[in-house]
Amino acid sequence: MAPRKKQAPEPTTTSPVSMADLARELGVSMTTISRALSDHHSIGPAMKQRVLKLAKKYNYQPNRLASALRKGKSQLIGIIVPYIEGRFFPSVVHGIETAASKAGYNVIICQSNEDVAQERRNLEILLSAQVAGILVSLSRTTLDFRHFEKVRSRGLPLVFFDRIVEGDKVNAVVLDDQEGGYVSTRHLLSQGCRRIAHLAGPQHLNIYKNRRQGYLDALAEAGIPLDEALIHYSDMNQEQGIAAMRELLSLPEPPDAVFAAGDYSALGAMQEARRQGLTVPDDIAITGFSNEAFTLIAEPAMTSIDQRCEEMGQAAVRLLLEVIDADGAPFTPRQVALRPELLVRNSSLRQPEARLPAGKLVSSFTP
Amino acid sequence: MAPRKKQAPEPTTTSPVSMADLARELGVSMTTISRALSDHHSIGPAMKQRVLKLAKKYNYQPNRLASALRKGKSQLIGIIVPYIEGRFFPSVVHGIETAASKAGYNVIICQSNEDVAQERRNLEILLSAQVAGILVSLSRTTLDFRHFEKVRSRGLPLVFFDRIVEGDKVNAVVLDDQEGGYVSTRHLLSQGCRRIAHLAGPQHLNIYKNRRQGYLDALAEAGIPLDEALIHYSDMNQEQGIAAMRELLSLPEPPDAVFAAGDYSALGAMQEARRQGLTVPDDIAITGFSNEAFTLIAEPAMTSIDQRCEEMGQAAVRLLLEVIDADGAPFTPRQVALRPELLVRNSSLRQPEARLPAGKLVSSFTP
DNA sequence: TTGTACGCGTTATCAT
DNA sequence: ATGATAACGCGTACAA
Repeated sequence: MAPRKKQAPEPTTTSPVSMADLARELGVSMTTISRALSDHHSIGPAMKQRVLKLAKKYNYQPNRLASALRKGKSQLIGIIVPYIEGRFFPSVVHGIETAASKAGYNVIICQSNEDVAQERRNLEILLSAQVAGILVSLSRTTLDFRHFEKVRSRGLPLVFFDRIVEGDKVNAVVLDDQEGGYVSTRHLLSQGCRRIAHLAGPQHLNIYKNRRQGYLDALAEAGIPLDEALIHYSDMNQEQGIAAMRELLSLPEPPDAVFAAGDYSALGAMQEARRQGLTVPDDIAITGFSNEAFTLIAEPAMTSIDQRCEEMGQAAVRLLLEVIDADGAPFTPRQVALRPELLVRNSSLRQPEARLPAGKLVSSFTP
Repeated sequence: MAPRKKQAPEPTTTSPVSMADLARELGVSMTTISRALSDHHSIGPAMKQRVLKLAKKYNYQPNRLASALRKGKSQLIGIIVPYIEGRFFPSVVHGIETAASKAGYNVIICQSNEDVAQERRNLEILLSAQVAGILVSLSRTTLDFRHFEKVRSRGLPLVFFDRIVEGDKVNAVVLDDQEGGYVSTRHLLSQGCRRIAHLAGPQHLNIYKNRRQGYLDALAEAGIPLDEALIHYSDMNQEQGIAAMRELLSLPEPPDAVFAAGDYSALGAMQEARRQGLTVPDDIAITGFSNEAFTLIAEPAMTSIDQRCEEMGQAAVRLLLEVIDADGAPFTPRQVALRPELLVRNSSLRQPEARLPAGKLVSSFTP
């Protein structure tokens, strides 16, 4: 038997009231109740009021499970992210949840922990939860994408964000990382830097590949030949930034600037440079990527790229809702690229007179 | 009609296979399928294998909606947090999701945006989604708690974390904030500070009330009379930290230390102190609360309290699962207090020889 | 405008 | 060990 107890109600707990209960009380059919509640057109205004009033009185809550089962679609959106840490993903999730709930959807969230296997499991779970659509940012270890075929074959709306499957066959929202790499590097060039190093991330991830490409574009445009020795590949954490800077500074011709594809590695690099007695930005200018909270606190404040985290979440939801609302009708996949914003701070400003006084506000965020 | 199409299958999309499909194919009843899949005892091992094999072949996914509807409980846990930003809540959510998925639950997340009305709406939504239990951290504007009575009356497991309803009638997991305030203040006293100011948050929130109480306890213990002029109340953001420090420094007898109940306000305070030419910690020692990422980057690195975010998420899930597994049996509410960890850094170390070199690692976190 | 009846996919109960 | 059947709560085609 189901756990609900009608004949033997317990004193402490109350069972939720169903449409059938309302129907019985009003002496009408469930259909009428259903219509009144869902604002159907063929329902008398008088009856509608009676139903709504009773529903309010009993604090009727529709059972979304039953509704979803009947309709074959829930009001849930599934998210798969590598993790919920740092600045980026929480902010995107924030944006997603805000936009989704505004549209009447709720959000069920899964972490892949950068593990394809878990990403696959999460996908299965979301499928079996009958979500209305799925938003995914790929795990670092996702190199083959067959598991997403199952989603496609179910006809389930799917939108990638940030870490995406490349190509025009999928819906995707990204920051224009190439543009980000490009403007960062252009900025360093404008400061008079000529030997610009690059701390690059794993190249199978679109974000790092594109940031590097933007860097290359800017160098090419400036007529500066590429020196592969100036590009250092790593997983982009702080330790690796330190190691990278150590290597770069031991080159016969050390760089006069570093464009790091991530703030943490930029921070490590900056710390190592200063530890070796160099002045940032005079001896070596540094820029990061992501606009982590600490970039404003760093000494000197670190130039970085804002990733429009919340906008990305909003845009992803908007796109997903479009696909959902198309309801199976042929939908041409779309790729959205958000414009990055270069935030110039002291770590890359060669002209002292242009620099800002230290101690600016981190943000207006109230924790 | 439901959107599933069996008689007119579309070429591009495949409908999920149900237990009925498997039953038909094997020429057995759905009951048998159900038993095989749910590892029931009365099922022949041979039959069980046949079913499992077929299920694998067709990649059968149970419809969790249907299962939940039948059983009256889903495998979903609802979370309500004020927002998903900063360091604390994302980390707790991270801990919650990790622990929950390990136990076979998924997590649906809602933000109240510090708004009671939205908190109430979220609660209704989670109820109507038939979640198995709810985890809540109260909004800042939640002063009356009647909406949680509905949850209790439904017999739905409920656990508060961090921002809780006080008392022994509820399940709750918190950091021992009072202890945090106490050890912070004791530490400042041990550094020789005697006029210790306190940047306090809204006192209707247990966390801020308790941090303040710990501060008072430590002062009383040290025989230092309370000076209300040294306690500054605000919403604890950076601007307010700046304003607070400005006020404090204009006192006839300015403080020689500040215990801030939040890192952001501590940061503002520190910046303002330095702007006015004071040296931290020599002229004024400062400690914060939360161990935000930037505390290690700040100049000087900021002493703070680690809030055990992930442990809190884990503990909340553990407690919630206990209540869920009690399955309606009388469960005596429990309150869990996590031990805070004081992280002593240069912003409060009066003896120069004890200080650490600058440029320590932020964390081993790889973004 | 309102009611009847069935089905969504799963599981619990009862019978065999 | 297996099967038949009803029920969870809601939505809709169809009849009235």
